[in-house]
Amino acid sequence: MLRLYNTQTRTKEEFQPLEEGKVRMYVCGPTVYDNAHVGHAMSALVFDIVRRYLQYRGYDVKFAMNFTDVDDKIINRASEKGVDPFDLAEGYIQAYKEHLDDLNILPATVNPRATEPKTMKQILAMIEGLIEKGYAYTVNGDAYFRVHKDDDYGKLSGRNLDEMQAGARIAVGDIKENASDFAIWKNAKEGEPAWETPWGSGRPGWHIECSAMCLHELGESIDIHGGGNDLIFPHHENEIAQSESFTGKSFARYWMHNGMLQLSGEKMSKSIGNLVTIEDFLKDHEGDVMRMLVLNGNYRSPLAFTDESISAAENGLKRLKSGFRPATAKAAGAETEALYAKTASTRDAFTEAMDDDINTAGALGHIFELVRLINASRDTGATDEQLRPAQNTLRELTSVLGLELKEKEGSGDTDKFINLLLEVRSEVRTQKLWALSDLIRDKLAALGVTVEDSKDGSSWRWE
RNA sequence: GGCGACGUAGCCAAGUUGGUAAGGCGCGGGUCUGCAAAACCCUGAUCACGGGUUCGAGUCCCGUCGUCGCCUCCA
Repeated sequence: MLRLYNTQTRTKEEFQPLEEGKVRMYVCGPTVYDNAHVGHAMSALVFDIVRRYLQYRGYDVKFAMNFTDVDDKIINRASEKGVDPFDLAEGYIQAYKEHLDDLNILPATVNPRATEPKTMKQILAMIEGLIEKGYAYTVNGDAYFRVHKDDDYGKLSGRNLDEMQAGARIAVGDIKENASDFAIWKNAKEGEPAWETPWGSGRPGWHIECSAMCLHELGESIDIHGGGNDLIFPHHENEIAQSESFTGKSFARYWMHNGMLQLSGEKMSKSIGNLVTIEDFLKDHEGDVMRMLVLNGNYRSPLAFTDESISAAENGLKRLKSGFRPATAKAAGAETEALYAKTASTRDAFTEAMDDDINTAGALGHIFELVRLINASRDTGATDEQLRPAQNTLRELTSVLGLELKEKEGSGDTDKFINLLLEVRSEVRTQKLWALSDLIRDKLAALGVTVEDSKDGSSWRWE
């Protein structure tokens, strides 16, 4: 039985989709005005893992992740750079998609964008509907959501309007009826991207587009709505307010939020400036490293992003990969009862951990135990045939987590020459010419080839 | 100031309905080896602090201290 932590109730709840066997999930994607950083990667990875696990559990998952491709920041950035805002957004969208692919994140079922005609049509329909019902009003070409009209406003973030009023910085001379009201449509200035409406030309507010895309792609009520926990308020609160006021139905059943990535003890963010872009990270590390970092923690908790945690993730990956190595040269067979028992119990333990609100750290712990037993079995002489069932399970479970665990490969014919060199080297070794033997090993290491010697012969692999 | 989350070995961390603490990284020792590496084995915490409930609490309650997030754009 899968249980998920629901931000709205602050408890783990049994997962029960609206429609048997099907899951509709929506995750808030980035506003594309700059390079994405590893904090974005964390969020994308978390929900990729959730999605993969749901699929592993047999659900047919429809997964929507949007791109916010029109907003103030995009417009400002484009004007700074002297480029067209649509071109700017398009460039970052393509880069983001490539990053997701490099991180082995499954493509979303659909990637709606705010500026698409179908989205814009939905947005306008929503705003008009909200105005009709008295939940929204227009002023000077803007449209605002009337927060006080929504009785249960604040139910997700656990705030109430009175408390917020007390500490709120109320802008002087604001044209809004109330400081808490938020824009669902913004009047466009000269030269800004704009769409025509009965109350003037302009662009959608940030919150309304997500509501509209979610409604259009997945329907009035969805199963899971996700995003970073920095979106809980006001973004998701406002999404709920608009959507439920418009449809009169419950918007999302389960709200899932990932914790923030921490760099030097603080949330990684553009405004603080303490960020590492996904592009930079992937220059030095394979995608699995970032995923490993995420898997080793709890998705709801802050994640430490440090040199030490990164290298721990890298070494942990090596360890997982070690489980896939073939039997030793003179494997003669070994006792496998314990290994097979462990293989079966690992799958159960994995599922149990993941069922408990996607406890990846716990699941990973069980996988590591299986790896150790596989390696121990190999050391005592298990053959490839004997190792295979356990290795297959290892592959299956790590795949559910989205880990690729690829061995590096040489290019073209290099392997042939390396084998030749190692043949010569083994001849050198029988003559006990250790200095020459070690020289070859060192030089190969410098080229990325790790040579390991044992009494049964030498083996090598790309590192 | 308000709301929320968290505080487990050097680091990252797991811990079902309370019954004497997974796993990974690192450190140290060992087996193997000409050496190295890999793999395997051994080695470490009474769970921020102070109270309380209980036969028994990391696991429930209260308080204190600390860290982080949100309250403005933000994955």
